[in-house]
Amino acid sequence: MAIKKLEPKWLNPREMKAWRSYIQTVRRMMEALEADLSPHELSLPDYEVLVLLSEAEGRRLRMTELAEAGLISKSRLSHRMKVMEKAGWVKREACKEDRRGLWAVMTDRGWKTLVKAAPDHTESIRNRFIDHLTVKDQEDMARIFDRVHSQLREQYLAEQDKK
Amino acid sequence: MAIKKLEPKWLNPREMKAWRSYIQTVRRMMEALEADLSPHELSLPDYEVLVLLSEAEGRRLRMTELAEAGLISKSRLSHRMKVMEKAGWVKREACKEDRRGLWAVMTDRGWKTLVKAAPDHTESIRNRFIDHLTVKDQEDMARIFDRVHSQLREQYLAEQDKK
DNA sequence: ACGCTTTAGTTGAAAGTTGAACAAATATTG
DNA sequence: CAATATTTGTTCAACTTTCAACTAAAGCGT
Repeated sequence: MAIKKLEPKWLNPREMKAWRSYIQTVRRMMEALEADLSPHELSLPDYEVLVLLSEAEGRRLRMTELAEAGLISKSRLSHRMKVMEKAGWVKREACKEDRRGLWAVMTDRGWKTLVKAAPDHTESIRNRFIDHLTVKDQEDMARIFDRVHSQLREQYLAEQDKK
Repeated sequence: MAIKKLEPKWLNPREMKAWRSYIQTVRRMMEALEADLSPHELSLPDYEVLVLLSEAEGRRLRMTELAEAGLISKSRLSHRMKVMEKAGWVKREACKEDRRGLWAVMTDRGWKTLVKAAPDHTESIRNRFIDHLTVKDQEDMARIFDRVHSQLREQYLAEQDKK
């Protein structure tokens, strides 16, 4: 890969502009979404957990599945679940098929909380992001980020193999 | 704003696709960037602090300026600075013009750490993101996110005024 | 069936973050 | 110029996240 040495080491102005614009906006937007959600007493990660459970068969997922789908560590999920269980949104049930395992199950109360928060959150996503994109922007975004995403996955797998 | 009621409440498939693609990729990418930086014993926020100081006049900024530029709270910066000071990358100096204040100053050691990490980090940004964008993608991204960013700022200011 | 390895999930301690309360210095206003 | 309000940065306590160690149950190879 001798050619790699010839690639420019630094970002050129156009690249830097895209990068900075991107990275700053991400953070601001996430903060805004968090703030919009806070009246519902939900954090973004907790909301995400509820969404994943709500979409699952029987509104339940194994802990590991949930952690992977939510892109959080098992340890973190375990701690979070304790808090969310106390809040009454979820409960944990023994798993008969695999007695090491547990089902994370969404309660009715959790469902109601989600249903109540969802329209506001959707509105928030619109206000803070999507409404500022044209249809073409949306298509461009999906295309670009799908590509980046699949690249990241490939890189991840390649890095795993090396180990 | 009666018209607002007529807006669709839910995201349509194209919008949902753009949103999910975006949000998942953001998180994966940040994780990858963090991991790429970790051999330098730097976290992304700490790297950002060093970059901001490195670009500042005299490699120094007031704590509040630094917190605002880095999009972190003063409290968090205060805690971080204690750690970074212990690592020898920065120091805090009394401010003569305003005796309440402090200068966050980058040390030579901090500069060396940054200079050593920067090429790898740049390479990382390329590998994980920019190289997967065409020039046109880059321009689109900058345009889109500049727009979203300015909207967020406007919204932020409007919300402040209400209070 | 026997060890050995892997997988599922939890735990506890350390580190990081948040938000409110605070002290000190400066700015503003009557 | 005194009283009040604001700004600067830190600190404490509560909470969250990470990392490594751990238990228990499967799985696997012989």
